[in-house]
Amino acid sequence: MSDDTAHPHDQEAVDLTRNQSLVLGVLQQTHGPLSAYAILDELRDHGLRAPLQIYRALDKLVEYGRVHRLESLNAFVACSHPGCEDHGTIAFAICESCRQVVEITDHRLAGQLQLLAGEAGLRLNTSVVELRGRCAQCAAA
Amino acid sequence: MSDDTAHPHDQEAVDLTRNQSLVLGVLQQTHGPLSAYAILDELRDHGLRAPLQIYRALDKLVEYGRVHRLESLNAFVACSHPGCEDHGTIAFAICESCRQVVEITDHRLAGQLQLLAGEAGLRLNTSVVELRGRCAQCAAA
DNA sequence: CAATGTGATGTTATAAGATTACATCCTATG
DNA sequence: CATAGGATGTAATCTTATAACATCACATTG
Repeated sequence: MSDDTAHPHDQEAVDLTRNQSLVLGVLQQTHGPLSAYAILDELRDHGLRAPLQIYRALDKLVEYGRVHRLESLNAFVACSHPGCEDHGTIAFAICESCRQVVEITDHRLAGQLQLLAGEAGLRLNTSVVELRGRCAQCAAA
Repeated sequence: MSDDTAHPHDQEAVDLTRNQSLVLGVLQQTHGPLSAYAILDELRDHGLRAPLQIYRALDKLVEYGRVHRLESLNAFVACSHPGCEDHGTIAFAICESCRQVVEITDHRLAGQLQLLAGEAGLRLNTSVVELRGRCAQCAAA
């Protein structure tokens, strides 16, 4: 096996296709989660018409680690780490009022989830951790 | 304020309506998560015809703590605690192969999520923690 | 009893999220 | 050139969830 068998997220960067760039661009400009259909609405001017065009781009972007999917919102958000180097995001803090999303990295949590999974008899594959509430600004208002 | 203003989940039990009982019954017999539409299919013989009848029952059952919603599956599962006394389920271990679901209670995790939320500037309301992987049986097979 | 309020129900239609199936196009590589 | 793989375009469909509106059952109270 040579280096070119490495997964994309192991590499410095990945060349995005036109559709992938468009979708990522919309998410980056938005500073918050968007549904696939909301992304589509933003991109009709650029010639995208079908949900599948968005979902295909999102699939790749998630695979590359440039976009995260928020399961509890059925929505997607751009990764907040500039070059998307290995960052180990493991949880999200979501403001239910203003929709701001903060990525959380925490090795202790990661370890604890592994431990809990083991205790529950589960060989952990992926974990979904989404914390929901009100951000400081919204709580103050 | 008198005692009768207490929330249902503070009480010993709640009288379920016909539809709520039917929906809970299906979930309890199934030993695994079901989508609202799968529940509906099971209950057509009993006269239920519309998704909304299921969703309304599910809303109440979730409110009463007798059913949990699994965000990453868009599905629902009966609470595994018999009388549904206060149990503090905070996470779920989900086998992606056989769909078995194990409820997890862990005070340390609860505290850590509170802590992380605080660090992220979030006043925590609810948390979604769903661990996905393969259960021991499925991993062995 | 009549009037009223509240919560549950029934029904139709539709919104929102996601995938299947199939045809086509581009492009690197032999 | 041939062609194989990945990316794209398009239509149709499937799954999940809610809106809108009418009605019913039952308890309270005037």
